[in-house]
Amino acid sequence: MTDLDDIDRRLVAALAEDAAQSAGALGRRFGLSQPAAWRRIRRLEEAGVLTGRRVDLDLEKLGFGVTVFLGVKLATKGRVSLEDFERAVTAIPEVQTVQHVLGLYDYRLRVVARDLTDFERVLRRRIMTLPGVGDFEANVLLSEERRPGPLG
Amino acid sequence: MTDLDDIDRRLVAALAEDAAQSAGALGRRFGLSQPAAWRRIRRLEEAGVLTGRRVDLDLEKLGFGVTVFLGVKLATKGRVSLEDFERAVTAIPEVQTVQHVLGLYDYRLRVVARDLTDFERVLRRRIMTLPGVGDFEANVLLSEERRPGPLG
DNA sequence: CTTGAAAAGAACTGCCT
DNA sequence: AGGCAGTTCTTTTCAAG
Repeated sequence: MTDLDDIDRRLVAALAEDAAQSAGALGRRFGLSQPAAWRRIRRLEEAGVLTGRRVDLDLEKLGFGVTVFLGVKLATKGRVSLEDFERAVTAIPEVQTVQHVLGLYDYRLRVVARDLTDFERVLRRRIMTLPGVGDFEANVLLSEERRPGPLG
Repeated sequence: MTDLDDIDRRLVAALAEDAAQSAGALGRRFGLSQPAAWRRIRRLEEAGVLTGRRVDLDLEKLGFGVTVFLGVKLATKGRVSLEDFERAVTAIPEVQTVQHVLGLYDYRLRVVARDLTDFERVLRRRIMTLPGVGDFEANVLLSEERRPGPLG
């Protein structure tokens, strides 16, 4: 864990909420000049605390109306199985996120599709043919709310 | 779904990868002038396709070494139960994401904690005391990989 | 749609406390 | 570490084709 003071934490929380804020505006909010705020943000990037900037998308407006979470249990475990599975699953374009987890399932996948018909195609032709897949379980996303988290 | 051409889709994909790219640089990549690329990005924001800009954080470097996914099944369902649960769960600072889903569970939560001891505290004092919680299931995150998705 | 220009603002640098 | 002043770059708006 990196050594951060209170202002650093507040900068991180503010940028996690909205990364379009300028260093000058953030500086005014937290009692810093524009270069001081900018240098702190730069240090946070160099320290690897801030790892990149992304845009949030409305997937429905892009034609992807269905998001499904899949819990996947591998039939055969072991180093080779994990690597084979990960290599194959990351090649599926509809898979947005691959999470290696501990618990009832071995992997959690976030899968997007145009509609349920399209999702069935992905499931049958892509997911179920993955190497080493045993049991799996699906949850269809109805709505999602992101919260500031324990920083803000 | 909004009406987007091929260049719009490529701009969205590029910004989803790295939102720190300037309109001029994106324009050069896709054969547009700087103002043309800038206007397209602005239209995508106004159309609600791009909904905001966020920074990616290294939660470990911020002192949150544990991420757990919780599948929660409600004991009593109905409009009031859902609203009560959602109101209570969004008040827990450690809960980063609340997903209402269809399937074996009713909700999926992304929870962050400093360590497993801290997670146990959140689980026992915050999650298990939520109104209407029935069964639940936990997956501890080991590693996570995000992919460009079906746009890129 | 494009180019070119101009103004505003944000990012970045060097120097000083 | 912070602030000030100045420079460079991007963003933003405009005129015109």
